[in-house]
Amino acid sequence: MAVNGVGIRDVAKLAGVSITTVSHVLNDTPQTRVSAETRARVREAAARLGYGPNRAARALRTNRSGLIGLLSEEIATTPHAGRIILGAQNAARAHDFTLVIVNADRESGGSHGDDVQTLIDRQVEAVLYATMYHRQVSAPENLRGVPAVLIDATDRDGALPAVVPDEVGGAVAAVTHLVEAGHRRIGFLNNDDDVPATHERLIGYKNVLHRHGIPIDERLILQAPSETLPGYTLARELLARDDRPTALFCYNDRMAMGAYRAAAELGLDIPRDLSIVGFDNQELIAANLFPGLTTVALPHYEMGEWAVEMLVHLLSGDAEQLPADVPTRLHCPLVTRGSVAAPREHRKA
Amino acid sequence: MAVNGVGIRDVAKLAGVSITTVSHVLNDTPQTRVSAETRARVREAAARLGYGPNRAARALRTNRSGLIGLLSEEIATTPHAGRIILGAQNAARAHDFTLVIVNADRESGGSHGDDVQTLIDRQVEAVLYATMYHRQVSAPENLRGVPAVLIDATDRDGALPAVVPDEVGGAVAAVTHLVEAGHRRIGFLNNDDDVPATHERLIGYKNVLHRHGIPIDERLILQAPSETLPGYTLARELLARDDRPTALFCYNDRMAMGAYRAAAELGLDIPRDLSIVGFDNQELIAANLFPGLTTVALPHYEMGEWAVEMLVHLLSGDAEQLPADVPTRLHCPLVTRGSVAAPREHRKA
DNA sequence: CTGTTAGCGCCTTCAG
DNA sequence: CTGAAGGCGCTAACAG
Repeated sequence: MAVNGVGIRDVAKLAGVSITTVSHVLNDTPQTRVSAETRARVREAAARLGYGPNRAARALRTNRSGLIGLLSEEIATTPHAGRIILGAQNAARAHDFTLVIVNADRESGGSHGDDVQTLIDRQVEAVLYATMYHRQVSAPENLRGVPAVLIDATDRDGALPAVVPDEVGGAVAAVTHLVEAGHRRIGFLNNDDDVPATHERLIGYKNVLHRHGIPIDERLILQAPSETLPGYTLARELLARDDRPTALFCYNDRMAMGAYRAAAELGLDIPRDLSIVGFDNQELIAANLFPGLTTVALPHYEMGEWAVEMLVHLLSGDAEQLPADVPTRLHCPLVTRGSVAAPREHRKA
Repeated sequence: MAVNGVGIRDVAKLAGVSITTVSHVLNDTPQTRVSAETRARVREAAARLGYGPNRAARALRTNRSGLIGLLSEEIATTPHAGRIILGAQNAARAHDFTLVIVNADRESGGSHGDDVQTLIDRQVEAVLYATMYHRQVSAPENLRGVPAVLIDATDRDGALPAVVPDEVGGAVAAVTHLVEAGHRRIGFLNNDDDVPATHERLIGYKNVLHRHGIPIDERLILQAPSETLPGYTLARELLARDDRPTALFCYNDRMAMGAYRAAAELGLDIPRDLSIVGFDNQELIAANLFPGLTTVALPHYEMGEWAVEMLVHLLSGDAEQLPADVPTRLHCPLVTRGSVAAPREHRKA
């Protein structure tokens, strides 16, 4: 019997039909026309008894566990992983799948074959593989064996479907916002890691300037590790110049936080004397700075959601094997707070 | 057959024994002494074939799904939920349980009976119910039906086992740290919500002063919503006084962040002119402030871990029904960064 | 010490 | 349009 002690035969008995019929109506098996009246009786009986199918029995019979595994690196570091889980879980629930979570083991040296195996041993029907930040990975061998999609990562061999943030688009949104506010000298505090975001945000930045006929001044583009302190150092340097920029686009919110400090030390008021836009929308930082930081949000929720939608699509078979070699890019929306204003004419050199 | 096509009978055949024997050795059933030699043969055969049992079949037979459900409020807001998941998942994996996650539905008006039901429908053996911050809840009715433990929450009716942070102990650690650094005038920027943390951290604060023979000055204890801005306002007020405190204990890291700003505006150097200790250890804030914020960490990982340990204990039956009415309190360790130093003698009124 | 046997609850051909 | 029967892979009595 099922979870609460009521089995399919109880429903059958109460409805006065056979087990088969109950199964048919409850799964609305196609090609089986049960009289509308019987249908209703069965449904009602099931509801009255609080019947739910025994998932184990069903899984055994159909060979489908109803489980989707999510392998996530470093769930605990930022709220980002949480938003992926949230999106994935909601989508899974909508399709009557259950999400099981496994933390990617830090020890296992990069490729998480063992963790994938754990999931496979648990008989998940498909797996989601989420990284902590947007990058390229070599997916473990055994991932090829199950339907899988990468979240916030692309496969080095291009063999797996993937969903990533539209970094270029996000940067375009940020810088366009600044340009439309009237800024023409816009500094860019970029990351110095060789990751997709570094390159693509730079492309977005340049695109916008280009499009608006603003010459690109390489001296306004600085790079450093994407932390608060380097952000501070870079901002100090840039803002100390006579022809300092009137606005700063920062690689992420942490660097922006450093820029806030630099501005404060230099007696520059944000946004009156200096506008700043960040990236990542880390609530804890962005919402708690003075003034609130206007920034670009990463679509973690949406990526999680998209990924399981894709997976159930694949599992239901009604999707042709989609082209895995081109990752899906999801929009990064601008989140407006209080750190952007029109530039003031300030002292020229 | 199991996941990869190999079933127990394949193992039996390869090892030259019956499936019963295989089952016995693989589950090392007590009271069944199989010759050490046969044992080895079976193990080796299983390993060679990469055999793993079909969980669905096992679940059906044993009526145990091997699933533990985690119902978590607002997974996405802070990294805190992530750490609970991390702890819970690791413990679950260690006991060969699988963790399934469900987001507590915001809509369902407080009591998450529907979400619990979702988990029950999924046939979890037990459920973890985690709240977003330490508080008292009325657990949904249907939680009584399964083994369950509360994380970061206590049951209003005291009917469920619970694990929460040792708020008093955390506050004691924080304030003791300050006292030992030489401070005697220590302000407390407290929350003004009626939640356990508010009251218990205050108790800890007073305990320490008491123990060290420092008179309690109620004018040094201020309350406001536990956000950055109120923290700033309160700190401004307190620090503007002639007999201002030499140290501040803040209800949380967000309030501490506000205090940093106040100190900066007043030209007070941290930690030279003012020491600050926070609470929560929100990495994003604490590690990115200048100087790094010394704060108290909440034991989220440990609570998640403790909770599933408790659950598997309960499930294995070898635990007497533990006293549910006294929540387990886990230690909140101090995390030292750079915001505390010995007080300087400053101008007296 | 090891093998035989009987289901767990459900879905699914196949008959009626 | 509805019912009867078989079996998914595994475990747990019970024999031998």
